[in-house]
Amino acid sequence: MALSGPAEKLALTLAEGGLQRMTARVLAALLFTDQETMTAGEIADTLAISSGSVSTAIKSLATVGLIERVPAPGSRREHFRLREGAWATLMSGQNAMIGSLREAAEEGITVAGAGSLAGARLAEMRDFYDYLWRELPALIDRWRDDKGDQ
Amino acid sequence: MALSGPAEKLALTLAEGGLQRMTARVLAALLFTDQETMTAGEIADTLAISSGSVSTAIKSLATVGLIERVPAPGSRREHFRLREGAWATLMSGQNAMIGSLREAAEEGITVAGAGSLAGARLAEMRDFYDYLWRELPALIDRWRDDKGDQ
DNA sequence: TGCAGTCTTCAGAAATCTTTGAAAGTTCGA
DNA sequence: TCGAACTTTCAAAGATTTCTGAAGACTGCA
Repeated sequence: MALSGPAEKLALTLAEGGLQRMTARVLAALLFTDQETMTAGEIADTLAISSGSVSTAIKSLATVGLIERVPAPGSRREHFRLREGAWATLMSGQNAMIGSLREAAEEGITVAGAGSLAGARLAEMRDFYDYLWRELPALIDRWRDDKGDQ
Repeated sequence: MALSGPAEKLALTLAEGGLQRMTARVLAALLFTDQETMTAGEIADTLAISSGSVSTAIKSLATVGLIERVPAPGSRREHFRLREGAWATLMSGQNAMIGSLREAAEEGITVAGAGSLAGARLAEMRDFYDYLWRELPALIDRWRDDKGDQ
């Protein structure tokens, strides 16, 4: 009932990537289960963590669109599953940070002056993140399209 | 002598992106200075942090290739500066994580079995990160090339 | 309306991560 | 080889983050 070694390892890697540890473990549980969906109680049992932690993790995963609640007729408990396209969603979240860095560089140029040494460094930074900001979403869209073609 | 508001803000954003806080501040100091290079002592003064913290931050920034030591004739102190292409380097670091996730998914498929529900989910994950693993470096190379053309 | 089952919230405990400061180490010039 | 000027290391203090557990809220049913 506990998570397998590879599942825990995957959770750890996701945690390095920025997710909270318990959030990452909940995601791993939903990824590795052989059921269609899991209830909060099942997740808590599998991971041996408190229901409070599960609740918090589910809330944050649902907010960013990685998992979804599944209507469960005949049960009062809520069922959850990994969402279609979750990984692309996770990557899009990274894109927000790229936008922040681009903006931070832009503000820096204003303060430092475009002609200064600092301004030149910041301009290089801004240009790079500007490029990613434009190209990364396009890259992800292309994956979605290719997948649709199959 | 302290960092400007935008500089601290940029440091904070970098910290969210995974850098330690002091490491991010050191990077911001080197980005915003109007000198060609800074010494460890200057960085410590600017940020009002201990020399130990500066040493640790410099070590980690140099290890991942974001900054470089600059030979300083006539001085025993070491000088540092942001490296050319630092931002592309930082992004390439992210790529390592994509590789880890791809590999974690692959291992998961082996354990769960390719035909299982879990195996199908893991295959979707693996395919996505495999795609990024191939395309992201190409995207970054394209930026390097375009920049060279100017 | 009352109840049983489930979920959420949140204060405090526990664990983890950061930073410091001082001692030890290194390097260069004489 | 010695000493001065820096740099690095690392144990411990301090700060921050994370998790739990229990109280309270919600939901659907009778």
